[in-house]
Amino acid sequence: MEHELDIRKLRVLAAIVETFIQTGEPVGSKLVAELLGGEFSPATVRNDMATLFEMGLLEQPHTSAGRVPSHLGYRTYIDRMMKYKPLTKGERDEIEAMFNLQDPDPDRLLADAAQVLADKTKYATISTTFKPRSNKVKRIELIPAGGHTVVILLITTTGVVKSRVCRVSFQVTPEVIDFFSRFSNGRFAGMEIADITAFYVNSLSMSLGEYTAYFNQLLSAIYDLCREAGEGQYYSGGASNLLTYAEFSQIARELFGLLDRRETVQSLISRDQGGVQITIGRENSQMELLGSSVIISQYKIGESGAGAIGIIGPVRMDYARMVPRLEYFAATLGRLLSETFEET
Amino acid sequence: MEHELDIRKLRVLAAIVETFIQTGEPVGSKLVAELLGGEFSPATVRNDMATLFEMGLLEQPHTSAGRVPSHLGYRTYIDRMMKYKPLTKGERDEIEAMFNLQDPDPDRLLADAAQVLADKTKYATISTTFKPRSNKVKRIELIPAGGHTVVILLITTTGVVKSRVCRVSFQVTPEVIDFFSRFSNGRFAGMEIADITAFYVNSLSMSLGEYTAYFNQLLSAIYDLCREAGEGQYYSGGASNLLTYAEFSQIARELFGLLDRRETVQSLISRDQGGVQITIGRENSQMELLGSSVIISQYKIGESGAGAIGIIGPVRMDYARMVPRLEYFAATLGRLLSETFEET
DNA sequence: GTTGGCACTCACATATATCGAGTGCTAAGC
DNA sequence: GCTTAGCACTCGATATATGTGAGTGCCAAC
Repeated sequence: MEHELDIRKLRVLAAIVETFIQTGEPVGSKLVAELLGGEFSPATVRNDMATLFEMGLLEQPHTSAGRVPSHLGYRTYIDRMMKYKPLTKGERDEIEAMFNLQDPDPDRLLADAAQVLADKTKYATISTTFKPRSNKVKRIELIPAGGHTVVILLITTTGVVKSRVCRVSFQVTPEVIDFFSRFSNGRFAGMEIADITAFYVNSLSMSLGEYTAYFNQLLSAIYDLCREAGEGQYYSGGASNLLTYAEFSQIARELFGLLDRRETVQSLISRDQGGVQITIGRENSQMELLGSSVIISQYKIGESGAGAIGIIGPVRMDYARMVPRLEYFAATLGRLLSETFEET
Repeated sequence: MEHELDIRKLRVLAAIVETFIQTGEPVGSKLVAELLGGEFSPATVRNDMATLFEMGLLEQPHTSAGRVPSHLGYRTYIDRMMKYKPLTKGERDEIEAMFNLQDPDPDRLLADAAQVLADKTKYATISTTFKPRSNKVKRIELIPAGGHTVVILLITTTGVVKSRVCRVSFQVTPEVIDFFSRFSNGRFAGMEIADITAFYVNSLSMSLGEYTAYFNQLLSAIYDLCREAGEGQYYSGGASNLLTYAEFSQIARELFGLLDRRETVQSLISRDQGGVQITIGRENSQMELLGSSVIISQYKIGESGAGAIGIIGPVRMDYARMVPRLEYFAATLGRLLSETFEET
């Protein structure tokens, strides 16, 4: 009962996958025979298709329709037969050009990257940074912005900058700002972000004695900023592109919800697996993605993986095109970020 | 050929609108007669419905179906018959509670407001601030964040704070930061944001003579920040909620695109018209919104209109519920923002 | 001006027939 | 033993016919 995948069967599979990716219609034996250059008759192809079907690589929507690749069929095709379609010079230039127009602020660069990639690919995209293994408070700046308003700026050792406007109950004067600036830098600078717990901040607040009430808003704002800086960044773009694909009209809502949940999306990304990672339909652990494929490419800042950018689309996706393009995109993004971050 | 809208006809219209809003099904004469308390027979109602139809207030999907309000029918209902459904104490508390959990940073508050409102109403939402009539640079702060990285902070007289990370080609030292800080504050502080043109920034750059190349990145970052601060803020939320409504499945993509275009959305909002503004279907100038209704409520900071928050949903929306709730929501938002902004 | 009566309309649902792309299988050919 | 031609069969898609009922429009009576 064991079947072997000889070359011809793999070619049949490849022909079916590639045709189906393009047309979305079940593929019949006659067409496959033609695609194979007429070397074999449709009947032969039918025999092979029957074998591939028994092996679980093909599915038939109904008895008298052509065959459609199963998710396992895509996987086999990708692992054993797929030829990447290399980028043309024009495409490379196009990707570079997109970035050139973008903002050099790293935070925005990442947000723009998701957007630009979505516009180009017409799929939904995500971009994230990894949660850094070590991330310490470098400095806290307080900038008076009004009689009762202070801007707090948190700078971490990984180069993340977070700010927020904070209203305080006291009159803002250089003296009080100076005092609190010394105080907070004294207590926070050099600390691991992860160690700045609500408990710790609370105990600091207590230690201020009679001034506790004054500085509570500021301390709690610092705490919030640490939470923000501690998590990786996350952006998504082009969700509405998915509406183009009929297969999504039913679960679009769920999928959109998924894209809004950073933790869920970040769990998609295996940090260990460098390079490009393709997850097809059922291979996804998230319910919402059972009918989708996810391609994720890590990017590096300097030598180490710093984050990932990916696209989410229908299982019927042109992997051979998308993979090298995403890879190039991630490499370009990494290069730009490296320029900002190196030796900071 | 001129018809008058007597009380009974208006009641018939109201019954049809209200029933249709709830059920989404065409409403027949028999049901309307019942809703009117059996005071009149279905035949009478049919006569009235025929009149309302001739006046363009009702439509019939096909000959033998019930009637459906036309967009003009909604308008007439809203203007002449609608009774607002007041908020219960519980609902008011609920809205307050949502805000209490939110971030007091005004920028985020507005973003969160769109999100929270979307979650509560299950419609798509937008929140914006008006482009201020006068908005001057209050101060520019430069904070060293690394050997070649500077954080630039722009604070305007309207309380808007924008920051960005900027990589520079020179080694960051206190002296050079101090120099550029004096320089930029000297040239920008007090200026109208609108007057900070690319041309002006360029001429400043020139005036730096041999240092032009050094500070170009910083100047161009300041220019970008001014552009950001000059436009009003804009956020949207809950776009995917629209997928719930069958009538949107076709144009969802266009609608999503619209929500991403800040200028288009801001053009929806008439600044002059305070309070609540309802735009029904064809009354909208945007193509994409021909099948949608938009309810927008302004909020005030102190005494003057500062921005608007609104919901976008199907024409078949429960206006009587939504309007007072949106109004209360906007008032609460305005109150919170006033707390942060007053006397700054 | 209002109402009961009644024929008429038309979307929707159900049943039936037809068509054809594509299969599975068998037997013949290399 | 692998390949191929031939052919009956399957089954979704499409088209056509028929029935049902909610709701209308209109007329004559009140």
